[in-house]
Amino acid sequence: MTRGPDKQFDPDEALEKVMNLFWANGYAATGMSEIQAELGIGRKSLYDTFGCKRTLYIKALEKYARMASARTVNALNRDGPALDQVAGLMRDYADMNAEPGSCGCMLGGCMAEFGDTDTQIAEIVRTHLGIMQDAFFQAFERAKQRDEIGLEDDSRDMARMCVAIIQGLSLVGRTENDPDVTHGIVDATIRLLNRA
Amino acid sequence: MTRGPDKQFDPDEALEKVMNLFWANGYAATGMSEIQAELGIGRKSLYDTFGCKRTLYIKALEKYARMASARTVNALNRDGPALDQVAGLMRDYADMNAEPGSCGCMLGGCMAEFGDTDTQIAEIVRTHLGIMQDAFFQAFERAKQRDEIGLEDDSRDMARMCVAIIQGLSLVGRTENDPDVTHGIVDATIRLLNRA
DNA sequence: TTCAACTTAGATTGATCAGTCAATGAAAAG
DNA sequence: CTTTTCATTGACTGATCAATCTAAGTTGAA
Repeated sequence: MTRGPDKQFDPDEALEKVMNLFWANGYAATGMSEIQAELGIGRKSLYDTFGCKRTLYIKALEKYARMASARTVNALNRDGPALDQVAGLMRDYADMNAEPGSCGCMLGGCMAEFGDTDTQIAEIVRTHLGIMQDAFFQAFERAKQRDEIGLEDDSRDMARMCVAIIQGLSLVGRTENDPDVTHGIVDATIRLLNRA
Repeated sequence: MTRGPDKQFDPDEALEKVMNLFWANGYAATGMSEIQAELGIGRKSLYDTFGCKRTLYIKALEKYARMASARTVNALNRDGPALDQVAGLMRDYADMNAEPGSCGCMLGGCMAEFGDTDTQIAEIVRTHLGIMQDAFFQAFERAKQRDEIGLEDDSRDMARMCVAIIQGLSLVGRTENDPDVTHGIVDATIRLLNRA
């Protein structure tokens, strides 16, 4: 049914490269020419495939957000000690964001750059932050059932706190490349959670 | 000794307006023309007074950072229950960042936009995050002396955690304008700290 | 072959960017 | 009054921005 030649590049591979550029440099500081050079394709192919800069950013953001929220859900929704899973996930974040050249969380960068000014973008961020928060919430509910923690703390608020801590350490780790900082943040958090 | 007419505008007032623009929109998304329009002065006056865009941003960032770190120090370095001071400061942050139109913490925005790519800017951020962290550290040390908390937790790591939580809630509050979110983050934190 | 559908590369457009350059105006020193 | 010094204005520069347009190439169906 389709006629004409196939694309000479893989749109999904290309989108991943675009994602990495926006992730590292943000929306405003990433130029379409830079993206074009990175992909090594023509200007028109770029626009025909992905639309304007904003829709391209949204596609890249959604790709990142799906990946990030899926990782959180997979790390937290398992059988076994729930609090250990929380600790493990947070230590992974501490490791990742301590590496020099790490560029934090793209959702965090997006919140910093757009806030709630773009309703569509804000909705994507809220959705995926919500998925992460729910994963933490269910982990804490499971921890209560397993008598890992007491019943007196609000699982929802603790989940909100964990999301904030992850965002905070991703942000701070971007400028402070000291592993002691990111791991210190997580160590303190885990110690307190183990006492809940 | 000086000759010629005085400036027709107050540079410090002007710098505060510039700070608010960079705070709200970030570095890349704020144009010199926008700044000029906000200040209502000529182009050359703008450049003669503040230099190029980057040095203007640095001056605005330093102004913000001095204000922010001073507030933290003033809120935490007092006599009386140390943990209550920590709680009070965090609740203030929760209030501020829940308001619609709030634009988070400029230091956070700066970290998100620059990371450690600009050494001078990164150094300013590290310095003032360090001042805040030290204020928390001393508050926790005081809390130990006053038997508000046990001695087994590391004050430095708890201080790092508090800075991360403030940055995280400022960031999340920028997109999620729900007071339940920012206050939930702080409530969970305070509950856990009171059990330390 | 023929042609329609599609992709490609690269020039180009108008807008906007940071930053500069005369030209003028105003106040203080001599 | 004259001169010096500084501040002011607004036009201007070259570069870069996102986005479009033109023209050529490629494939598969008819």
